[in-house]
Amino acid sequence: MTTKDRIIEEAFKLFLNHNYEKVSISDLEEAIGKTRGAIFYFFKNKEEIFNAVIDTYIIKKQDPEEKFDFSDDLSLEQFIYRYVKGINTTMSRMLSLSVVNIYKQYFSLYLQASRIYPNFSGIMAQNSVAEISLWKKVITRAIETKEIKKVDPMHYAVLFRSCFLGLAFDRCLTYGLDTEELLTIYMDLYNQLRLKK
Amino acid sequence: MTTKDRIIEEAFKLFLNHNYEKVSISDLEEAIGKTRGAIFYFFKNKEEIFNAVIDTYIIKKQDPEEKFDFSDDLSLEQFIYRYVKGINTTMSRMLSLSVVNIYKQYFSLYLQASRIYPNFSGIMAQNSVAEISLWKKVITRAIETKEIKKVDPMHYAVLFRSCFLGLAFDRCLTYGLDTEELLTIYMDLYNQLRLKK
DNA sequence: ATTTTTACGTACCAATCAGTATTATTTAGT
DNA sequence: ACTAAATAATACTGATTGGTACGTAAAAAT
Repeated sequence: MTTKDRIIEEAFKLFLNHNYEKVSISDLEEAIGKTRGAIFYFFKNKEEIFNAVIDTYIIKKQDPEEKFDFSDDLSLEQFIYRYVKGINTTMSRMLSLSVVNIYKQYFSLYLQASRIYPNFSGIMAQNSVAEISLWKKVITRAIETKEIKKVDPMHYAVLFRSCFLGLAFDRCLTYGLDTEELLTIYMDLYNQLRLKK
Repeated sequence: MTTKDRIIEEAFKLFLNHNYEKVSISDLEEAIGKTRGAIFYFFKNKEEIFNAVIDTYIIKKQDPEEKFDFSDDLSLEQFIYRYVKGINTTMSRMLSLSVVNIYKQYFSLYLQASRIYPNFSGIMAQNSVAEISLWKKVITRAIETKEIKKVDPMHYAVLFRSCFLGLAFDRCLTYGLDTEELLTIYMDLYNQLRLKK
């Protein structure tokens, strides 16, 4: 791992745990085990470091496996399981970076980014639309295949996504997200929509 | 309005728009039109100012009208309308303080508080439980009166609340919350649960 | 072998920070 | 009118901030 990558990774951990202003170059020096000479050789200022963190850990981490894992012929039920599983995977990956209470820190980072990273809102809007479209597609198919009742796919797409986001935010301020709870709620909702054969 | 209250109000606006560390005492001096002499006469340090803001604008603003407005004999449908109306009221009240993109700033403030205010998580947990209980109560009653199908009240309570929170968070990073959209989604869900007579 | 580039370390700077000590002014009580 | 308390302004401090200038050692290029 190059020095530049180390800087980004350590800066990421620092920015997850503290506000942008709170993280000092001195903190970062200590974290990477090198001095400012190294830091300002690779980045022209603090803001550039922050933006590199957002690029690496938020912007570029949008589609990869997750959306490719969801093939076209998934039932809504299968999709729900995979979706929750995907959340679990993300959580484990973060835990390996010794990040605790992931969602709280991630929400925090998002809000920091919305103040610093250029056009972050626009990028997040795309991300949001993309994920909702995915849900919509799956729901639409589930209606066509008579897996579930005829409902407004768009509204339920937003509902499914918002439920996850909201629960994550609520729990992040308290005890941390429990994906078992999320799955249970999804299944309750799903059973309500399901067509009995 | 006393000087102390002005300090809290102006600090509130500043903390809504900037991180804790970013807001300097000098900023606050300018905002209230007085000097540090006044500020440190009423508060012993910056942290105490912040905590006073959280006390005033988050902790104490939990039950007041909102929960008293929701009398015991509300149908779920009525409750949903009042709930969304309550959100609108809160939003208007904030707009009068010339606060834009309310939710984004409020979420940000919550996360700041979770790092600074003592036992903020515990207090938020109570808040969360209280609101979910309210939904649960209304849903339970709606089942008893045969307004809606028999579903798990707890799960749907969490669902209704999370949906709002999640939509607010998603939209706050993009274009701001649209309560019309929230209402539409709630109504879609409600109609799915409703018992046809 | 010499030069150039890459990759850092060191020492420093002006600006800004939260907070304090002291003084001045206004208000209230008598 | 006099006093005391409440309220605020002023001037300052030591610590910390992001950033720069410059030096240096190793690696790469010639």
